[in-house]
Amino acid sequence: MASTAPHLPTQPDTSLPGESRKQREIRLREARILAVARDQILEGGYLGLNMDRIAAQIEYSKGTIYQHFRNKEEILLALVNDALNTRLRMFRAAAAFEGPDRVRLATIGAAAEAFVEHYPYHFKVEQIVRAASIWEKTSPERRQLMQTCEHSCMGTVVEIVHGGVASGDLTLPEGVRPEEVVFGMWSIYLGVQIISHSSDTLADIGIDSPSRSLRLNQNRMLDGYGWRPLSDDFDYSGHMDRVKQQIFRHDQFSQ
Amino acid sequence: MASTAPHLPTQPDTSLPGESRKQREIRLREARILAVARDQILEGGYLGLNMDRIAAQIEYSKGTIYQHFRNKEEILLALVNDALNTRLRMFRAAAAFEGPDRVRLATIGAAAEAFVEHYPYHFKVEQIVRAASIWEKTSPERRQLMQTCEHSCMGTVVEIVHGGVASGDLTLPEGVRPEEVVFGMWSIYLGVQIISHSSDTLADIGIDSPSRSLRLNQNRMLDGYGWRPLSDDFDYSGHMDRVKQQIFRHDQFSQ
DNA sequence: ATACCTTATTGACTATCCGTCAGAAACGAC
DNA sequence: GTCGTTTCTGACGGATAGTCAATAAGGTAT
Repeated sequence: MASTAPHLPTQPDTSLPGESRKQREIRLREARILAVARDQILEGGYLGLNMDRIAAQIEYSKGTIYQHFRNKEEILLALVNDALNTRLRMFRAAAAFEGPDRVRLATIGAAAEAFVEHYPYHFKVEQIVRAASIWEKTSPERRQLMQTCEHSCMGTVVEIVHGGVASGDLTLPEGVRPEEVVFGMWSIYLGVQIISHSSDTLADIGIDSPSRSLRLNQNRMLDGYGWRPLSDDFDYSGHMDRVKQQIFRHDQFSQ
Repeated sequence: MASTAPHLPTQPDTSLPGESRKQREIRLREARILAVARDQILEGGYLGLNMDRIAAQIEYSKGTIYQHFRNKEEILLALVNDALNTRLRMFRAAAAFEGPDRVRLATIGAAAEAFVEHYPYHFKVEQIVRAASIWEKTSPERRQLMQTCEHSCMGTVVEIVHGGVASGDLTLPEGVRPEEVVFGMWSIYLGVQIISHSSDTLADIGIDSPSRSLRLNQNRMLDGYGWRPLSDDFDYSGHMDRVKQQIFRHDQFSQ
């Protein structure tokens, strides 16, 4: 069963402090629901997610699932939130790196890459949530959670750009705000992920390695803003590889 | 009804040469189906698209719809193809512009912007098609059509980058292919469109004008590659505004 | 140990919606 | 007008989301 796959959004099987047996059972069951749901989505997208089949796989009745999640859409959003929380932790760890601000930003880039590798299903789910007017069917609490998380992610990165401006490494043109630079990085990242997760003819188009192109283009954009050290003067790619190996290799961020 | 909205993917009501009354009726009916479907998707996404309701709105029975489209998903793909064909025509018109290659590329950017304004619903539909494992349910012919169209779009732009390299305005680093530059432009464009079409809190994050940021960041990326004239030495934004007004203002591209 | 109350679980049931297809209606040739 | 052909129809079958009354399990007081 795929529930033994790595990088599951599950909680550890150990008990949490001040938690009854019952509560633990419920928590573990919820994790199993999410794991099973994730597999079904990977298999057949939104339409592949089937409540009856989830029930059969976790060996509980369908009614029990609805005690955890108001509806199908809430399961999707729970998966997204789980991933986004992890990403936020990874970004914060990356932001704690000490060095020139542009290098710190590259460290965030490494975190973003590691995140994709930790949660290879995430962009599929996020895209479904963004597209299928699933949004409106979910509870405001979960929506709020997701927005807060995205906000904080953005904030973490914006702070680094501010740092670059403060240190004099980066001089933004008149009227350009740090948020716009982050928006650019985010756009490229999201665009690349969506294209590579939904186009099986990338190689035909002439893109052999989307992640290589991602790094390249993000770096060129920052070069375009004149943020020093320029990518010709510093081996950002080597730095990112190193950071990924040293900081983001283990599963310590899977919660 | 919204079927009177501008920029419909409809064919003109006039007859085509060598077309019988019956054939014309069928063609017009198909256009009505697409127009009605588009409205339903805009209203409620993939789940808002309802075959019974389409039937009621076009005042034919459900069975008749299935004479035009094998299934629901084919309708989505038809909408996408319609839009992509138009985009290709717009891109080709833009590529015909004479001037420095980077200015020609900016003209393509103007076309891309005009396209978004002509087909404000397109990215919602494209996202659904990319996400919801709808792909597998559609006919190979239509899929092929879509891929060919994307291919040609890409090719049109790649040619301009090649031109830039040939003229000496752009010197690509060792091992970087023109396709990767286009991939970067495409990523930013797609990322921005998806974020702005599915996030209603952009202003909170600090992005007042996504399209302004799009232009800015694309230009900075090209600056990073050192493609002359740099965006500080040429008013690309002014050029794009002019082109949009002069070339892409009218509906001549709605077919 | 038992009776009684509370909470958790179940799965049959309803509602919705996609896609089909046998029959009805319209069309056209003669 | 008749008959063969094409087009159209909408009731039906099947799949699946979500509900809820009935049932089982768990906990507590006596």
